[in-house]
Formats: sequence, C-alpha cells, structure tokens
Amino acid sequence: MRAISPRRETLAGEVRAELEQMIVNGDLKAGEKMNELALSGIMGVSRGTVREAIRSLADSGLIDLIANRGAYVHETTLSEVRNLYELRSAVFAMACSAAARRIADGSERALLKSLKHNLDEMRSVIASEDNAKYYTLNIAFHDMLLKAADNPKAETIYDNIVKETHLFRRRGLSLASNVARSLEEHEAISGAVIAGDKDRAMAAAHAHISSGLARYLQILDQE
Amino acid sequence: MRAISPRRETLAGEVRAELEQMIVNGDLKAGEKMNELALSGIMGVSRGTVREAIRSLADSGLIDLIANRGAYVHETTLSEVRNLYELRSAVFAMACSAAARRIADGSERALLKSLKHNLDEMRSVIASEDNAKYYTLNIAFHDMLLKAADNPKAETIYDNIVKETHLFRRRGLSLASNVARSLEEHEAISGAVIAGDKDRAMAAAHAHISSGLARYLQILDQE
DNA sequence: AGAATGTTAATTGTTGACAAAATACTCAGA
DNA sequence: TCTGAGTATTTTGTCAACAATTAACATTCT
Repeated sequence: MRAISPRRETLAGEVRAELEQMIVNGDLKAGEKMNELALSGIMGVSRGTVREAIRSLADSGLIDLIANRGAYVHETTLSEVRNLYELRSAVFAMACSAAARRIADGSERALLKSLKHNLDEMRSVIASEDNAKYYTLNIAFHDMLLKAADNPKAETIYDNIVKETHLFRRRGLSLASNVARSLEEHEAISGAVIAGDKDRAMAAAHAHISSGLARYLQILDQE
Repeated sequence: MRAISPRRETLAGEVRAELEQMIVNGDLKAGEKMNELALSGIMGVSRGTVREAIRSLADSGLIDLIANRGAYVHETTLSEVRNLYELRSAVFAMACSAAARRIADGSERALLKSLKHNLDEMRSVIASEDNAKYYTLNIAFHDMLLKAADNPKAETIYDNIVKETHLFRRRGLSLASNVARSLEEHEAISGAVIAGDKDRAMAAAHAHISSGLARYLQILDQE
C-alpha cells in the first residue's frame, strides 16, 4: 500500500513546475530575464533551489541559458514557429500511425470509444460556440492519440513543442478559428485510426497540422 | 577573429560534457548509479557542480532521476528501442522532406555536392571493408540532412534519440551489417532530396530507418 | 556632447556546511 | 539460519557564504 499523503517530491521539482506555470500563463513574459534572487524571494526558497529548477527547465526549450548572464524566457520567432509545426506534424503523424496499428492489433480498445465521445462533444460544442470548451476538447483529442501511441518520449516531445509554440508573440491569439474545418479533420484522423489504416492516419494527421499552421498564419496576417 | 583563448564556459557545462562522454563511451554503464560525491572527487569539482551537470543532462533521456535516491544511467529496453526508432524515423523523414524543399527552392546548394561526395566515399569504403570509416560516413550522411533541414530543435532531438538508443545492452553491436543495402537506401534518399521530391524523400527516409531497425533486431536475434 | 576609462553595485558561478532521507549494518529472537 | 527492529553510515536535498563575472554609473579626455 502506498503512503498516505507525503508524496513529498523534491522542492526544486515543485519550483520547476511553478516556473513552468508562470511561463505558460504569461506571468513571466517571453524575453524576460529570470532573476534567481528575485524568484527565490517570491517563492520563499533558496537561490540554489530556483537555480536548479531553472537549469532543469532549460532543455525543454522554454528557457534560454546564457553563461554568466542568466536565464531568459525563450522568445519564439516566426521561423521557429514554422519549424515547430513541422516537427509537431511529424511526431503527431507518427503517433496516429502507431495508434492505428494498436487499434488494428486490438491492444487499444478503449481508444475507440474515447475518440467517438470526443467527436460527439465537439459537434455539440460547435453549435454552442463555447470556445473554452472547444479548446479543452481539442487538446484532449491530441493527447488521446499521443497516449494511444504508447511512446512516452514522443509525448513529452510533443508537449514541449506545443508549449514553446505558445511563446510566440500574442499568446492569446484566438485559436478557435474555423472550428468546423478542424472538426472535419479530426473526423478524418479518427476514421483512419479506427480503421487501423496507418498510412491514411499519417496523411490525415499531417494535413491537420499543416492546415492548423495555415489558420494560425492567417490570423496573424489579419492583425 | 575570435578571442585569444578564454572561452571560459561554465564549469558545470564542462562537467556535463564530460559526463555525457563517459556515458556514451561506456565508462558509466547503463543502470549504474551516479554518485555525486564520487564523481565530484574524480573530476575535482564540488558536489553542487556535478549535481547541476547531472540535472541538466536528465532531460536528454540519458539519465533517470529518482527523488531522494539519485541519478542512474538510463537502461534502454527493447520496447523503448522500437519507440526510439519510430520517433527517429519520423524526425529523419521530416528532415529529408525539408531538405528536399530547400534544395528545390535553391537555398541549399552546398548540400548537393556534400551528398554526392559522401556517397562516393561510401562506395569506396564498401570495397575496402573499413568498418570504422563506414560508421563515420554513415553518421555524417544523416547529420548532413538534419543540418540541411535548418531545424535546430529537430537536430538535437535526433541526436538525443540516437544516444539513448546506444544505451541498449551490447552497445558495441557491429552495426555495419549489410552495408551494401544501406548504401542503396542512402542513394534513394539522396536521389529524392536532390530531385526536390519531398514525398519520395520522406518515404525513402522511413524505409531506411525501418530497415535499420530490422537489421538491428536481426543481429540481436543472432546472439 | 560623445567616447573611453575606471569604479561601484548587482548577479551569476562555485563551494562547503547542515538537514533529511535512504541504505547498510548489528544483533536479538524465533 | 533467517527475520526483523533499531541504529549507524552514507547519500541526497537545501541552504547560506564566498568568488568571479557582468552590468551600471560616474569621470575624464577629446
């Protein structure tokens, strides 16, 4: 039996999680310098501990480290956004392909129902125009497939990519554009995965991320 | 012109590089525990410094961190090897596709000559059966395409994947099996990239990594 | 004024010490 | 001999102090 509660992970780990939150929330803006002493004051831990947290976050791409000059929240450029989308597309397509394989060989029965349920909810959300809910469902859809691929490293890479993308300029950036089209693409992916068709799943996944980038760039242009 | 010499990067950075070397060299074997104090003694730096180096290496996948119990050199399992190959295949295919695009739009002229040169050398090496040289050329071929994709993050991800793969059992594992077949595949990739054919480049890249895994598993079986 | 130089303050890099947790060890008792 | 509780030792986690580097500021010179 497990311990009642202690679950006392390391302190630096908590600080790391908190820093990550601050970054994705925008409390720490892209380009901003992360002062070790100041942060240690805010969080009530020693400087060494926040230093360790910063270091451990560095490899995720959210932070740039410059020797003797400190840590800065990474500022994602447009060309990086393109690269990130390309990478994300590759990883996601791989995941969908793997998910299709695992559906085909019967090792992923739960996925089928989850996908259908997600799509049903999406359809109803589109009618109600509840953007927040759409956003959540959208993330859940992708997570679901990544999980089904049963490749933990792919999952963390994908997550990091998404986070880093959010560090580009106007983070808010209403991503809920053309949800109908997005739903269609989800249905295409879902259909291929459920059918166990690896190649079609990959193609649909690629198409979806590409079109996601296109929508993203289009919104940028409108501003 | 560069500075005379100082190039005094941070000490923890040097330690990190040294640790990474020790791991890929096999001085620190997979599964082995990394004792902070012992390592600090060997390297003549303080414990805090090697701790920082270990932490910064953790996210690369070469090291497993367990709270209150220390750091261990990651032990790659067979199923992880499969996952790593799958991921690697996706990233490499993406890189080849990008390289093809960049050849097509003329932003990567040098690549063409490099690829041809590499293939020429490979052909001569096959005749001479110089396995060490083959190994070097093989790595160079892949690096070349990753570089040409102009996606730094993809490059580091790819490198990490390869390193982590090497942490599986018998690291030595003569990889120079069926070099003739491997060369053919390189030629297929190269041809597609030079022709600027993204889809064919992707397919060829996928095929190459898949067949690499197959060769790898086959050698494992023979043991 | 503006550039170059020297001085001071702030920040990061590194180390050693202490606290807490995990591991190794000892020695009854069955 | 084996088990297991209790103790000692080792190892990690956290902190605070010191050293080195960088950034900010003032002063001098053109």
